[in-house]
Amino acid sequence: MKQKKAIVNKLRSSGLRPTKQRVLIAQNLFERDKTFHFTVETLNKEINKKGSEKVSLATVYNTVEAFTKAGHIKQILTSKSKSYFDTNIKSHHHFYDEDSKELTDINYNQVKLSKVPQPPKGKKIKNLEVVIRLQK
Amino acid sequence: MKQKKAIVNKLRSSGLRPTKQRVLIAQNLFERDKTFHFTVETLNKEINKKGSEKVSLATVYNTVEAFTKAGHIKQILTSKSKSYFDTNIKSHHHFYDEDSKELTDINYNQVKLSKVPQPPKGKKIKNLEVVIRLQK
DNA sequence: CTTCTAGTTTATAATAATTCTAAACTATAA
DNA sequence: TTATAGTTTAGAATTATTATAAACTAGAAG
Repeated sequence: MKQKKAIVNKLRSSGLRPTKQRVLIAQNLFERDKTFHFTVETLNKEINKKGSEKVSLATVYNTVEAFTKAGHIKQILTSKSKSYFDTNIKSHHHFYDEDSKELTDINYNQVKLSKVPQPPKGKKIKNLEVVIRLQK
Repeated sequence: MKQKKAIVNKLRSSGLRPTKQRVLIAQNLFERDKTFHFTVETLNKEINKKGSEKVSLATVYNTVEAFTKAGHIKQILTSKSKSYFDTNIKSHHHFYDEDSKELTDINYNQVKLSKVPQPPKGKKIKNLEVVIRLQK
């Protein structure tokens, strides 16, 4: 609550109107000690639990998309039909446990890329991600 | 057609009964000069086009799953809700073009990982993939 | 402060990919 | 030849996501 002004600025500075819903979601996502992973489903549950004012699922989708475009969160590559997002936007990579479907961050200094290809002409690299899939 | 015996063996050796449908799909996937990418949708279209005997969509799904488990094809990580597969099972990586939704192979020697983390206890690395997302 | 409007939210419907179901079929072991 | 476990099938069900269009609202302009 105390950092509401900071949240509002964060939204404004990326061209997003600080609506009641966006501020609520942003507080939930960013006023934490640690970054974390979520899906729209889990975020929606979290946002709409107990007491708090209700936010529609469509808005949660819209907001997640808006925050992703603004670079406040990033989308994680998995091969499954559910999208995962991460509040940690620093360059880092993931373990994806095939058995439990869980994602874990890999500390960026645990992976070293010593060679990366040139992007095709007219295109630039938006994001580079290493996903290590785990099995028992 | 000529390599039917090889296809049948390939299936048998991975514990898959060489049914009419599986052989047909395997021929389509593996009797090619070059490896390629596909989705269940594109494969289904290809398999069920003109003249040829029809294979149900459910079977295409089942077969793709079976071939993936057997390691004959591999599933590619993207963040979208459509799964991509690749008949190239050698270690290699991908460009994923956000605008066109196209996947392109990156030759394995274009990417070099000089450091890879230890998998958590009790787990082993099934697969490691670098996905480079492109934008205009 | 009021008014205006573009941007936003909402419930709901629509779409798309995938998985499930249970009955019919078939490869193959005996 | 027969029995049966594995496989195929059409269609229904499920799940995630996107679209729609009406109601609402932040904030600019007066």
